[in-house]
Amino acid sequence: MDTENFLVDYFSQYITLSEEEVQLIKNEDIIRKYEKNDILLREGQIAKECFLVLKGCVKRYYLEDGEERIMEFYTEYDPINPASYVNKEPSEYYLSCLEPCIISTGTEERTQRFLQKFPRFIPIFVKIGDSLSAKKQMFLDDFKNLPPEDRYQKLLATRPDLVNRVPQYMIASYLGIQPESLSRIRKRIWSNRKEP
Amino acid sequence: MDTENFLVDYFSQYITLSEEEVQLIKNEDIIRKYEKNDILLREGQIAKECFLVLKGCVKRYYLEDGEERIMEFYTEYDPINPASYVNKEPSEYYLSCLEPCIISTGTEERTQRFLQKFPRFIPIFVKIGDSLSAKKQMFLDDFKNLPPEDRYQKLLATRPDLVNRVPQYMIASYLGIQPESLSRIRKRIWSNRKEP
DNA sequence: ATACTTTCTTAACCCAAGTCAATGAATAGG
DNA sequence: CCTATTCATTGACTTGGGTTAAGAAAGTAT
Repeated sequence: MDTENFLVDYFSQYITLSEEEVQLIKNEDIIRKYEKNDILLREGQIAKECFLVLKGCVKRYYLEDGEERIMEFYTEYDPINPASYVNKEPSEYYLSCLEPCIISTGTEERTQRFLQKFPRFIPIFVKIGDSLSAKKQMFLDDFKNLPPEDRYQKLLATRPDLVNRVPQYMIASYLGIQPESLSRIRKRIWSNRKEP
Repeated sequence: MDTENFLVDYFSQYITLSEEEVQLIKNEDIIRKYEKNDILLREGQIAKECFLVLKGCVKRYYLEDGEERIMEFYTEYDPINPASYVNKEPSEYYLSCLEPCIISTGTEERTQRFLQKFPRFIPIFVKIGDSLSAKKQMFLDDFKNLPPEDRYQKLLATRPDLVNRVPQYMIASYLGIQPESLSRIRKRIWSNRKEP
């Protein structure tokens, strides 16, 4: 199985790896496979691991009156850094697999050991963290300023894959609207495409 | 002038300070006064300082077609950690004073020097950062799940002071609605209070 | 005080999203 | 293969926010 190469590919996006580094990553890394609907983290649990999605799709959500409120979708090469993992506090969210997934899990000590050995990776880790927080901020900005239809259009433009692999009612929840509304929005967009 | 004591008060919330620490904070700290409408940070600038509001009110906003989109209000004892300060990248936002302000400004080297001398403050800094990020997340959750009226009700409940010191049209922008709508919401709330 | 600016409110109209209910389409399980 | 469930669409209706425009109220300056 060559699932180990996913992680090497991931880091290669940012940096050129030496042979030694490749070997260490292959040895150190723990890669697990999950079934659809497997739960990575439950509300109330304290996360002992962070994740990197190598293949598949994960949703982060919480329950309100038994309803799932979806906060985020993670797909290929998206890192997942649960607040619970960072703070050592009970998680406010669930993480569960929407598809069969291949996921690399990180622990604190392993990361620390890794960064100690290859300090040149530190700025990359920082950069990844920064860009995550910037993305969150942008999402909030859009949410405040764009009406539901524009939010959907933006999602279509920026993450077109999501719309094809995720059920619409989850997309609706993610966009903060009802499934019926999303259905009508799609219809509206479709008819405007034909005769402008 | 005893403005120096603001900062001592701030840390005392979290930890009991020794006399030496109090002295150091008083010596090290730079406290500045600002006029209403003074700008702490402009879009495009790289922030060289972070802030702690000791007195007054600061807004964070950006411009869209010349319109202010308000993202956050900072008041007494709110720390301001601009993304631009953390990442050394041009700021996406403005920071400006809504009132005459007394603000403590922090620089990287000063913070580092301070934490080196008093490492027991490190967990406090981390905790403050965590709680900031948690607050942001909660705000987004509410924004997605609550209609404008409920958002305003929640603001009334959690930050009642804001509504009294900040112009309504800014509150409206912060809540992602038009000033006219906020006006109607207030009217609606008012009349429901009278005859239930 | 007066004039001027800024801020807040009201009204009228439109339209998009929420809600409830029914029907179709797609999927999963046996 | 058929059935049962889940998911998506559509319709009728209500509601609440956006928009435009006007005017009232509050704050500033002269």
